[in-house]
Amino acid sequence: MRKEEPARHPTEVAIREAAIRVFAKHGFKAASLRMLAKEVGIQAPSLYNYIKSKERLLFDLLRDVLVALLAEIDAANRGLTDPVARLRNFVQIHLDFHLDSRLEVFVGNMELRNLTKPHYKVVTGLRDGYSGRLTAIVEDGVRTGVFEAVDARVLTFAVLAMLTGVCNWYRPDGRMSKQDLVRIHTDLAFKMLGARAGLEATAEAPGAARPLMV
Amino acid sequence: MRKEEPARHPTEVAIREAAIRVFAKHGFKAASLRMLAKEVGIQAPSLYNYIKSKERLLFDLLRDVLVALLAEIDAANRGLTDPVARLRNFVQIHLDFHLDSRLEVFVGNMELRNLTKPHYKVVTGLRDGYSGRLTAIVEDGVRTGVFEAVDARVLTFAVLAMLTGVCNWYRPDGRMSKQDLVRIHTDLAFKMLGARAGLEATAEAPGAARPLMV
Amino acid sequence: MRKEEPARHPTEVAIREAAIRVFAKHGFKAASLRMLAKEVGIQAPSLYNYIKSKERLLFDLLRDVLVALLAEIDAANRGLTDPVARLRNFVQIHLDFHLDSRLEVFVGNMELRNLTKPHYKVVTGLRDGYSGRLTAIVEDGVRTGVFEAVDARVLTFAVLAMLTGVCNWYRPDGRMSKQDLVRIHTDLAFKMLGARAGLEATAEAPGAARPLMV
Amino acid sequence: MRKEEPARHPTEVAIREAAIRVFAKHGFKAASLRMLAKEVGIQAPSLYNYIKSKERLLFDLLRDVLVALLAEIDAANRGLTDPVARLRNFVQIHLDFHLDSRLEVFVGNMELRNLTKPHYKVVTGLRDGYSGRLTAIVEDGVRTGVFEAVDARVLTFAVLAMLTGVCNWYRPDGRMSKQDLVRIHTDLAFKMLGARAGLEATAEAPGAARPLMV
DNA sequence: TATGAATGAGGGTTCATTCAT
DNA sequence: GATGAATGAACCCTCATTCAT
Repeated sequence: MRKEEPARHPTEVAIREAAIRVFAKHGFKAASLRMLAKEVGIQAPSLYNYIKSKERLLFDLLRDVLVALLAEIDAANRGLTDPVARLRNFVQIHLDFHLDSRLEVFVGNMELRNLTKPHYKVVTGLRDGYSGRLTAIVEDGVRTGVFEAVDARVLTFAVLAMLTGVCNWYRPDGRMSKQDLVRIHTDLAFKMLGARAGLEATAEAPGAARPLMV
Repeated sequence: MRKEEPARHPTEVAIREAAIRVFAKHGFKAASLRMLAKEVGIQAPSLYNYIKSKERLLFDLLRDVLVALLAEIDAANRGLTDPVARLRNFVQIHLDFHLDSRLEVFVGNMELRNLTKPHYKVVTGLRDGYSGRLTAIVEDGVRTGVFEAVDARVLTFAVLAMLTGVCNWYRPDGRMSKQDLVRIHTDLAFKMLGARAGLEATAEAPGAARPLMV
Repeated sequence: MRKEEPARHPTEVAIREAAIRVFAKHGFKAASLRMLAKEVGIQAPSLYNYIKSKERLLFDLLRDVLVALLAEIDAANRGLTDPVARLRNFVQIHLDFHLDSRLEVFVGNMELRNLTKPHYKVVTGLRDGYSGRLTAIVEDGVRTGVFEAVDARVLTFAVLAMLTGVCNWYRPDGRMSKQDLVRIHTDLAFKMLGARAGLEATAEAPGAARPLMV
Repeated sequence: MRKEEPARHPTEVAIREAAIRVFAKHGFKAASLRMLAKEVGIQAPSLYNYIKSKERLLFDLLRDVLVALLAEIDAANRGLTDPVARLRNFVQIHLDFHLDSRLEVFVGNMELRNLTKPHYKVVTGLRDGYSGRLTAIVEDGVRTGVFEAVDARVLTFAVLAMLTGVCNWYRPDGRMSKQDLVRIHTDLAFKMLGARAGLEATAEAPGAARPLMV
């Protein structure tokens, strides 16, 4: 849905979607392959025509979601240097992605523990790469003076935690639209960074208006 | 440890402490009572002299940690009306508590899913009560004009997510001391709320200086 | 390979050869059809174009190997009456066959248990027929006085066990050649039977010199 | 029954005895723990109060039987140097042990493949130690001239194969008694080794008459 | 209080086999 | 003839929990 993948068998797609739902609802350990299979409408052993193992399925899901997220961020900020514009894009994409893929993100945050060591390293490597994108934005902004002098790592974590936290309560049919939330949290991020510019233009910045996701 | 409890058998205390460690390390479902018992130095069936069930043990832990946290917040802010002072106390206590009890908080955030429905409601009720304390502070501040006009619920979640996120990376032997983090995040919280006062005095507020936990 | 068979599809031949290897290496129960198919270079369900079932494949292999062995013995001793010459042929053929077809023999000795009752009876019937050939030689030799008076059944088992045991340690690239082993064990067999003649001529008997297998 | 072991729980003894029967009848792979448990009269998971794993159970059985056999051989030949007496003891003990423990020996010969590598090495090490006892006897006999000049390794395998083969057909209620078989096969072994002495006294040698097993 | 023994439920996974394509 | 997909049966094993001692 979000990126061009090696054409997948419909059953595989169904399994992956069901896995996200089932893992999100019960947790990876508590979710049984029998439950997953029933959700898909097949028998449990048939899952093995599409997955190598339960853990490998989790790994594939977590890796793919991070790869897709990184690809979006990098596509949006390719060629950009202005920290303000890049931060605006980051917040927009982070929230859009996280709110559209709330279950995937939830599973990704909860189930890292259940990966094997090598898979764990891959996923945390991607995750660190992602947070590194934000850290670079913050550092550039501090260096060029558009942000206050702050600890870039601490601010990275603070902004990321704030943004990701929205997943925990956002409901698509709720009081706030996604665009409301993007606006509010872009403001908050700039405030946290003591941005000396860009705040006034938050409501509708042309750079953030173009379609960022396919 | 944190509040006056019905005098507990030493083994029960050991079980609860070990449970936090084991649940935090492996997750509630993946942690077996055998592992817990071994951590305590007894056989698994002996646990049942102190706990009613695995799920009930989890509930007790989760409820008690929230009760303790609420008690601290309420004790600190009892009689106070100034939103600025109350927010300062809230940030201080939240961070102190969360960083001192990182494992408890981690388990509390991860394992809600594994509670039975009634227990789940109790714990989320306490949790909502806790976030309600912050919402009230924000609302009071907005009403009295010391904070910008913001959406109190959204800001509550944003501040809480930011503060709680510190647990995910703070290490006691790391670069930043707890007091550093309290100062930084108090600043951030005030900035997020557009506080018109209080920012200058963040470094050392008398009300927040007394020991908050036993 | 060893006898004229109903012209077999090359894939069927490959399956039978692979089955011997796989069954010998892992045992019949532990060897899966997937493994067998991979060894052949096809997918598991394709095996069923050539075999009726896994058990039936085992039966065919076990029966065919015994039929071939019996055919060789009977061809070599057809028309012969002298127990000494017949014993010499028996030892030569038994060892040649067993050492050339070590895997087949190994499987035949190990996997009888995994045959269905009817198939089991067929194979053990052939096996008993084979040992019966040796018993007849011993009995004839005792009757005609060229062998000591011995219990023919016990000696049959003793000689067969000794001969077959060579399979367990013989290696084609080892210290002893097949012909060395034939000579040594022919000697041993004659000694066990208290043969009053024939011992001196063991080294090269014309009757045993012709090629016994195709 | 055969040696002093660390006092075992009756259920453990029952499991080990049943395992020998079930493994002998169906083969290790084909024998399920459910079958074993039913044979013992408990539920399958209860087996794990006494065994660590199915493979470990097999290992324990195979190791213990070899350790017991080695202990008997060494006890009988302790202090003896005469190759003739030692061979007589060896044949006697080997046959007594193998015929009394036919199922254990059968499992031991069939299921080596199903051990893990480390366990496999332990058991084959013990087995090689056992065959080494016979090789030493043969070598000593050849050196002192009481046996013909033979290849000690080949003769070791030949004698062992012959002796062990008796397990395949001996029935306690059959035509031949164990003592008959010991006499016959002692004769055969001496003949195979071209023994220049000792043959006449086979029937009842004092050295072999004393009780060899507990 | 502590535990050895037991168990029903269920875990992930492999298997031989079938069948439509 | 070949195979992708599917499946019922069964595998070994772990689990939380009970209970007599």
